[in-house]
Amino acid sequence: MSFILKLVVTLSEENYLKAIYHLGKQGVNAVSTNAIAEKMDTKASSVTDMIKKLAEKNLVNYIKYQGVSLTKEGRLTAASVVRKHRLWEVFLVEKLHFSWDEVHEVAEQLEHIQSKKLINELDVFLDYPTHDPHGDPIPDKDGNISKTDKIILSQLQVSERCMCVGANDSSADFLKYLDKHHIALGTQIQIISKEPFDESMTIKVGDVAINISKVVSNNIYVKSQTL
Amino acid sequence: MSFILKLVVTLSEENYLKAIYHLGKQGVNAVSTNAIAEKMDTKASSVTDMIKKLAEKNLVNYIKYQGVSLTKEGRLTAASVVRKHRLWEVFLVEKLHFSWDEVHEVAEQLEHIQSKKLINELDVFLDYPTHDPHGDPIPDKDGNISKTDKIILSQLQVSERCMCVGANDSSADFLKYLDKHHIALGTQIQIISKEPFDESMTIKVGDVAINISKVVSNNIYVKSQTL
DNA sequence: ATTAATTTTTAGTCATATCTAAAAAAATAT
DNA sequence: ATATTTTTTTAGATATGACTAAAAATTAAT
Repeated sequence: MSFILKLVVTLSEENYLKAIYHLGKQGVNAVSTNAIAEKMDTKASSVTDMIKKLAEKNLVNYIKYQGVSLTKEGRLTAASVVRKHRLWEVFLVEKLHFSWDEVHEVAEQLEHIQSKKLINELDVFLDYPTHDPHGDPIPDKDGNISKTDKIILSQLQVSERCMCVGANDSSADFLKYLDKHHIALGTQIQIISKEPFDESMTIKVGDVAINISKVVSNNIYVKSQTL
Repeated sequence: MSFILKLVVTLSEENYLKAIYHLGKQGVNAVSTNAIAEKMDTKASSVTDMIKKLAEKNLVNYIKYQGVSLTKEGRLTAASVVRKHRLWEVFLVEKLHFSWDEVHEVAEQLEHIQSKKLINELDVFLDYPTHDPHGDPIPDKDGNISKTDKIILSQLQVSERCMCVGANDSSADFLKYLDKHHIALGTQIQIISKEPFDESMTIKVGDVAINISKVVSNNIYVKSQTL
């Protein structure tokens, strides 16, 4: 007889796992206490406390003073939260008339609702979306994400064409900026010129040419349309 | 200049307000500490603690040893939670293939999501439903419950009499079912007994007693005949 | 009208998740 | 290599929301 206890993960723990998940993807293996504290807008001492609890539950690997990484189970839990977050974002935009800069706050709450059936049926209802309204991939039930060949707009050369597939910065300010200039998922963009001095670039969106700063071009994900 | 602070109500507080709201409707004005404790499956001492906090926030009227009642603001907050709960139940049943007995647990979580826009848009999306899948009325934005005298058959108690005034489900199958059992507009119905296990009920139609399922009693509108 | 039973409140604990301040370890600089 | 700075951890405190056990108030019973 085997006892499989459904591990109870609190809302707070889910948020920590999610933060570690996002930080861990940025290349590094072990995530530092300070990085987590900054991401979660809390204090390093609070992070240490929580990490110990997560380690106790076998959700993270933790060695004192050497940062943390997710265990297989921790990664799965985090991916599940991210999956829920992004599916809800799709729901809010496609069904409830939210704009892409309004969804984050609400999705932060909805991502913690516990119900396998709920999220599976939501997935069905939305017709199995692969990306959220910001272009970020939605992990599947097993936590796997489809590897897209998205690149950063600033990396393109003059005269190249591309299609917007996402935004790196998902702050309301940035998304509103994109809205204002009619840049959304699927928008066609062509590089007109690049200014070496400040690394700004002029791009054509529809029939309109606009100049965008390096900060902006660094935060727009595109798919190259090699014609 | 006036400072209007959006009162922060915690998840726990919302659940207490909801319990008091439901208990308060059952006739009595002041709700007892013990009644709340039983409803919430907690201890009376915990209830006293929480009631003090709610009184501090002007959400309940509280006199020691004399029970509590909701203030206007408390009632509005509670009604808002109930509204959210029931709208989500409609969503789960109508859009996500939940059955009526599966919705409660999930709606208990969803009712605490904070976003005015979310619930307003959900209301639009569901086409302004007036009742949840169990036949309970959905409070409007101001906390008012539609005072129609048509109620759903499943809400009646044993021995009550009523008259059929409509059908909620107007599918051919359902209407044929009603025909077969001689239920039509104006038909007199009396509740003989209710079965807690599957929530079916036995009713008397004319001189014939028949057993009808919850699905059926949920879809028959009646006008109570308080004799 | 007292006594007995019940209900409600108070007092003191506990667990969670946070914080500040101080100590310990690691990384960096001279 | 030692001193300085930064990072991380520990220790102790706080707020929330729950609990147990005992005291106080109310209600019911004789």
